[in-house]
Amino acid sequence: MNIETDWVERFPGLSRLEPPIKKLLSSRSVIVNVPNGTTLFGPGNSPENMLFLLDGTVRVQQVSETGHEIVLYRIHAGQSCVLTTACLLAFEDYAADGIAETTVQAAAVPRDVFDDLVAQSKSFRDFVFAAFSKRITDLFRMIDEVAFQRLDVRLADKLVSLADDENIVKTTHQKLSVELGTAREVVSRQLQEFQRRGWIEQSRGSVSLLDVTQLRKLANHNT
Amino acid sequence: MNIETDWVERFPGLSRLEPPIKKLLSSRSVIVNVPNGTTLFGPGNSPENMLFLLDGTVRVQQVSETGHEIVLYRIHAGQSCVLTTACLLAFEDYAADGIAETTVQAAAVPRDVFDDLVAQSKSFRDFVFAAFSKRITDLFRMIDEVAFQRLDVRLADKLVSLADDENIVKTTHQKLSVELGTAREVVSRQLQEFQRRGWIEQSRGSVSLLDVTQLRKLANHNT
DNA sequence: TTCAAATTGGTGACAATATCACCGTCGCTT
DNA sequence: AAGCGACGGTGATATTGTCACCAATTTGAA
Repeated sequence: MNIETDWVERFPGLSRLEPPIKKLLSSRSVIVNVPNGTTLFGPGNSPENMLFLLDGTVRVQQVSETGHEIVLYRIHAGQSCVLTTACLLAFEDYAADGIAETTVQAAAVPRDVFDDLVAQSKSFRDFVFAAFSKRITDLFRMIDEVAFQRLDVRLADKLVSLADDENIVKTTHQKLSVELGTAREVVSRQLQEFQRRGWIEQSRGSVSLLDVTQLRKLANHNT
Repeated sequence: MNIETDWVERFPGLSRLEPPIKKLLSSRSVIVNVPNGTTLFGPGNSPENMLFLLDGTVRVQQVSETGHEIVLYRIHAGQSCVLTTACLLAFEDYAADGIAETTVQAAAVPRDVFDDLVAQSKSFRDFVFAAFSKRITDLFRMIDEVAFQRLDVRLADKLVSLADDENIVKTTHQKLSVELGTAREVVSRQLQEFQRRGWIEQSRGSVSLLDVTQLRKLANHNT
């Protein structure tokens, strides 16, 4: 078996679909591989297909008229671009950019096939609406955090969630500020405070977490 | 003809549906009337039906663990609770409250009927996904505004959009602060500044807009 | 009716965050 | 080796949020 024909089986949420539906999905989809940094969709550039991410992550972010940027969410392996798809089906311009953060492997399903699937399969509808629901709940949480959560809490949370196996976050202050929708200077100062407390150690382009417990404690203070 | 049977014809976006679909909608829906202030759905209280608003408005807002509140969006006559519906279909708890801001008349469609409609009608699918798309685009815009827009700009915008025919906004400082996700004191001080400039006049429980042009100019500064 | 309680709005002090205008260092390219 | 751009640091100031109060008005119950 190769990936072209069996990806549906291995995709969480799709493996329970009716056999003919699975067949339709795998026969009408195309596996694509895109390099790190590719813009998969963006304003004035609505995607032709619905993507099911097989490997890698896609970062979805927004640029406002003021030039400020903010990361909205990420699509990980095993998830699909449902929000993208909604806008795709509604012929609306998508307001956000989707950028491959790694090399990305995905199954691309054309819009008419997506529409057929929604029409024909109750399981597929459930999958689509569940994915919607999850994203929307996340967006609500995000609005709450941006509006009401203190920055130290949000930064601690980001650091923990972006850390790799060795508790190192390979990113710049600038990029962290985009994650949180704030200014670089604010991130720099807050990181200095964390460093003063001995929770982290900084070097150019990376932050290493020395005391994940304390960071997590701050982050979960009101989670 | 009464409202029970012809609401579908008068509902924007639904009147172009295939006749049998319209019939299904009107025969399987129930017209409900709820008084002002009713909570239509909320956390741990997911709605049984999808609502099509025939008259009135529903305010959707969120309460965070910190006790802060923020208004997410409104559903007006001629619109439907699609986001609610997504969560309804996905069996997830809805994270936000929906509160009738006026007496509300709506057509309630049970979830299994909704599912049938999505399966059977391409037009209905287009309607649903278009509504999704619109809401999501609005949520993205909201995140941008909460994160990056100055408060005076946002307040001016809110005042203009909440004003009635006589350019009066009947609300309290407290409620305005919930609209913007900020604190009452901040709204009070900003309103004082607008009053100092002669743009508004305040009285207990209402704000009257004296110079809508100036307010709009401030609000649209970067719209 | 009368009084207590809740709602509404005002204020000052202070903390947190954003903005602006810089600066030096580092790494890369030419 | 020089120059350039990315990265991070800093101080000054503006904006927004928080806290602790206060007085005036309205509501509602005894």
